[in-house]
Formats: sequence, C-alpha cells, structure tokens
Amino acid sequence: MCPSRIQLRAGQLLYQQGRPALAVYPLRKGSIKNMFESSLGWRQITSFTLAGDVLGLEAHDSTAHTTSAIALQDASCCVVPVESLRMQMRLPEFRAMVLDTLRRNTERERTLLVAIGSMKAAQRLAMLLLDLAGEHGRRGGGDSLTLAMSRNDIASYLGLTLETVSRLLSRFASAGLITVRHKLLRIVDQGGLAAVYADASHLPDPHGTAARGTVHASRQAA
Amino acid sequence: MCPSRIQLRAGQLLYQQGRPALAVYPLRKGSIKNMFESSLGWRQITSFTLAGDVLGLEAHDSTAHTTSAIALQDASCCVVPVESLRMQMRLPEFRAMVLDTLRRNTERERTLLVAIGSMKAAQRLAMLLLDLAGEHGRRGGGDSLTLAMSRNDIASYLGLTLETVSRLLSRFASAGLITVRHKLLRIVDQGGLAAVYADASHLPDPHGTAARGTVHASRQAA
DNA sequence: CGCAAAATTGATGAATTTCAATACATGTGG
DNA sequence: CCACATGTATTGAAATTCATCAATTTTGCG
Repeated sequence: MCPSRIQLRAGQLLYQQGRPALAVYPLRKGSIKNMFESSLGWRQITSFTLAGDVLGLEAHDSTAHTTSAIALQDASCCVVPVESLRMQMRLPEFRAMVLDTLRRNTERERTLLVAIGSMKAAQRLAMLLLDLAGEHGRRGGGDSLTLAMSRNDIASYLGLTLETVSRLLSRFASAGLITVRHKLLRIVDQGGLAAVYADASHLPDPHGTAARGTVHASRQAA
Repeated sequence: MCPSRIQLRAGQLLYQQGRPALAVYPLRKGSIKNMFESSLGWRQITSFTLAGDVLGLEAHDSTAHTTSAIALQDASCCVVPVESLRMQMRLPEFRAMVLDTLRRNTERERTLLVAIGSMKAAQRLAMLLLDLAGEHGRRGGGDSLTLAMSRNDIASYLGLTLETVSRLLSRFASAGLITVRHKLLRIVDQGGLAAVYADASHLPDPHGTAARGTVHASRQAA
C-alpha cells in the first residue's frame, strides 16, 4: 500500500530538525514525539503524533524539517517522497486535506501556546489528557489508553516538570477523574476533567483540608 | 504603489479570527498585534507586526484568518486580494519569499512557545526587547524606540502579568541594561540583555542585597 | 536477579501572581 | 488652559503555585 516503509524502535529518530525534508511520513503504527530546539539550545516537545496522522508536513514546500521526530515506542510509517507529494497536491481534494491538516496542527499549537502562557498546571494536563483520550476514541480505542510518552515528555510538552505532572496525575486519580498505573490511563470522569480544563479551581486540594472554589478566577475568563 | 489601502486608528481591527481571509496586508506604517483566541475563549497575543511585514499570510490558502489583527497605533497597509496573491505566487521567487516569511513566522512562534514553556520571566522579556530592537535596527531606526504595545500586551505575549513586566523593566533599567520611560525604550547594554536572555541569573537581584549567579541552572541547558 | 531508568512522594524555597494603593498620562469638557 | 476623569503604569506586601532538592519505590531490561 506504500512504496516504501520505515520501521522504528522506541527512541529512534525519524527525522531531525534542520535536515532537508525529503518526504512526508504517514504514521501507521506506534506514536511519535516532535521536538523543537531553539537556536539557543532550549528544547521542548511541541506535539505528539499518533498512528493515522502524517509527519513532516509542516516543512513548507521542501525545505528543512522544523522539528525532530522521535519514536515513543516501536513504530512504522510510510514514506512519501516530496516529488510524489507534489504530484498528489495537484488533486484539489488531496490538497484540501493536506491544508486542513496543516491548519489543525497550527491551531493545536496555538492552543498549546495559550495554555502554557496562561493556564495553570492542572488545566494544561487536563487538556492533554482530554486530547489524547479524544484521539484515542476517534481511532476506535477502548476507554483505557496507553501513555506512550514519559512523564518528562509530558512535562516538556506542557511547560512543567515531571514531578508536577506526576503529582497532578495522582491528584486527578484521587479526585476520581482518572485511573493511572504508570503508562496505563483511564478517563473515569470526562466531564470532571473538562471542568478542570475550563477552570482549575474545580480540582480538590491535595488532601481534604481546604475548601473548594476560591473566588479567584483564573487569569482570563471566557 | 498599491491597488488599495487601508487606514487604521489605534485599537481598530484589521481582520478578525475566523472571518474569511480575502486578502493579505503588507503593513506600511504603524504596528499591529496579532491575537489568538482559543475555543474556550482564552486569548493571547501571538505576535507583533511592524511596518514592512505582511499580515494575513498565515491563513493557508484562502480560508479563515487564524488570528485577529489589531492596530497598536495609527497604521496603514496595502490590500492584496487573494486572487492577486495567487497570481503572484506563480512567480518562483515571489513564492520563495512568501514561504520564507511563513517559515520565519512559525520559527518565531515556536521559539516563543519554548520561551514561555521553559524560560524565566526575565529571559522572556529580554528576548522580546532584543527582538524588537533588532527589527527596529534592521529598519534603520535609531537606538531608541517606541513600545507601541501596552504592558498588558507584552505580558500576554510573554505569558506573564503586566505587573511582572513593569517590575522587570524597572529591574532591567536599574541594572543598566535599558532605559525606559513609559513607551520610550533604549537598549543601553545589548550584550547584557543577551546574557540575561541566555541565563536569567545574570540579572542582579531586586535591590543590591544578594549575590549573583546562583548555581541553579535553569530548566534546560544547551 | 540486580541494576538503571522512570516515577512517586515529601519538604522547602523561589518566582510570579494577586491584591491593593499610588502615580502618571492622556484626553475631554468646562 | 485647567481640572477632572479614565485608563495605564509603577510599586509594595502577601499569597500561591510550581520548581527544586532529596529520598524511596517501582518498573523494565540485560
């Protein structure tokens, strides 16, 4: 079904930021993290890509890759060389699909920017979990999913530290929103998570000590 | 020199996120802030555009604007309808220029993401000031420039509060890095600012109390 | 089985937000 | 032109969130 195919082991690099983009890579199996490295050497995970999505599209018209792609687990993907892509791009509906994918990606990235820029840690994590669960569901997966990425990757993506992520997962669990067991995640109360996403004060305090719902609205209201 | 032209007063909207993108707008005079609003209603300034840059390009191929553009001061820009743009895009060198602009913008946005996600407030502000000064210089401006945007806009852009921005500007000034007088900014010690950007511990403490250079490296080293 | 990496949990501290009060600027109408 | 009103900026003090440091625990792997 694909001219050629690439198999990746966990941790392997599919492509590297700055290297010429010679192809795009529809991901067939596994999952990938995309890492951006700024000119000063600061790194951050900018997205997670799941099977079914296409990697490497963001390089506008045959230039260098703008991020590095690293397998989170054993993965495989097709290889569509740029010439082939360019051919396909003549078909209006294919074109439309690609452009739509690009749009969704930039929308996603901007949403991440806003989240990191003005939402609290709990909201950011809730956002990611809902997002992952949504994608998982859309792919027909059951209600329990695997977090292929490490806590560190999650932390990097959300602009947090791994400890904060770990603590929040525990808090979410003890609040009855999710179940986590290392890499195994289950969303128990989607609405509750959505409420946390919308407003961090919906999350009960660490033990049972203090009261709920401080008046402080978060930095920006709708 | 331009088929048609738009004049904007400070605060006026050039285009609005979600509305159909009918043209692109080379900015001739003044400056613009670009604001993104997420589906939950959270807003953030995602970029500042100065005279000479082109607005509205980011809408991939004639769809909706992905941000809103608001004049920071009285401004004027050309209007290049999409059909006209599409014609021009056939010229390879024009195409290349546009794509290069797009690339620089996404690079910039990613750098902002990383900054907000993992750098301290002082570093972020130093980044912005250096950036603004650089653009100002590139346009042949003197060494003193005008911050057209409010402290609030700066704060939104950097994922901070206006108070933090104000305080940091004061600290930068008392550290001899800059001079600020409300909207008037002068970079006094560019190297010093760059050092702060690279490593926030280069910034002296609030008064003269404590020592410099704590051992704590920031979250990510090069 | 044991080692190394990853994750959890706790205690502490620092950076930044929040709240609050004041100063400064800008524009409006008398 | 001044006085006033309003929005914007500065500065301070207190509170909060999150990072850092540190100690275990758990997991995955050779």
